[in-house]
Amino acid sequence: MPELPEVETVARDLRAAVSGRRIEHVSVDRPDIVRFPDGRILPELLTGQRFENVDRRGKYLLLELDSGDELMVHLGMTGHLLVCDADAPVAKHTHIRASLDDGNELRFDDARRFGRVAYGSREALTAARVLPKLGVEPLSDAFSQEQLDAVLRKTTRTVKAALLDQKGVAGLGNIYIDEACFLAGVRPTRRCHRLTRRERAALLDAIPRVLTAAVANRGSSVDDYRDVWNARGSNQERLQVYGRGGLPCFVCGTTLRRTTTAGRTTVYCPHCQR
DNA sequence: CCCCTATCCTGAGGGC
DNA sequence: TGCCCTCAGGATAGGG
Repeated sequence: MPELPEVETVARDLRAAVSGRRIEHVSVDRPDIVRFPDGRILPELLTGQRFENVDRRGKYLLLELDSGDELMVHLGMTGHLLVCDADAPVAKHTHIRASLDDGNELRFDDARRFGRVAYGSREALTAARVLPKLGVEPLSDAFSQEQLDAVLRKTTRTVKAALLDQKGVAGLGNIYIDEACFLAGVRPTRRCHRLTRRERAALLDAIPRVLTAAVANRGSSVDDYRDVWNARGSNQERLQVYGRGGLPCFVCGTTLRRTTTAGRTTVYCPHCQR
């Protein structure tokens, strides 16, 4: 499932692939994928426009257009933004296609349709509540101990629940929360307000470390994540705990424990994480 | 405020 | 070979 590293990989690749390209023709097979405005008018809104920069906020992609409006894309669980030859065969779950002036096509594909697309100014996207208020970017300079403490200090909820909440820290999901907690030596099931200063400091250190490594590996293709070129990332080979419940810890050999916390499968090492 | 559950959705994998 | 069941989960809404 695409989290910050996967979305960042897509954003970087898109920046190189579509910046400066003009949109020639747009087709929308599934207008319900477009949450705002009515998906049926997306073609007339986009046609003729040129892509400029590509931004990422949390797990949201924001493709800037020369009108100043943006095409917002959230990949959900199984969404893909692909750049391919306009003549390439169209996959079963391709919902939106935009042909470009270089002979390529930008395609949005999503088997489970948890993904969403929206179009408008940043203000309009916010007002329409398709782009929610998001917390601090964990790979930015703003990600400080003060910021993280504000997310963790007072609440009684679990670390897992607090870090899944995109209003606190933006871009973390099930994979990288479990990975960061393992690196920090903190059980995801711990109550936030009971964490020590040392443990909060360990999380501050671990979160960007885990994310930076994953970006360097072009993301984790544990489900069916693919980059813009339909290629897999390699970070799944480096995951320490995610998807490894019942298997031995790479560090100490203890059997990794699998639980459900905040409605999500959670895996941790009962020996390394206390 | 916070938790849990249901909802959306398809494909993979297990059992028979 | 195929059918049914369960599970996976990001975001959001509604109930407790």
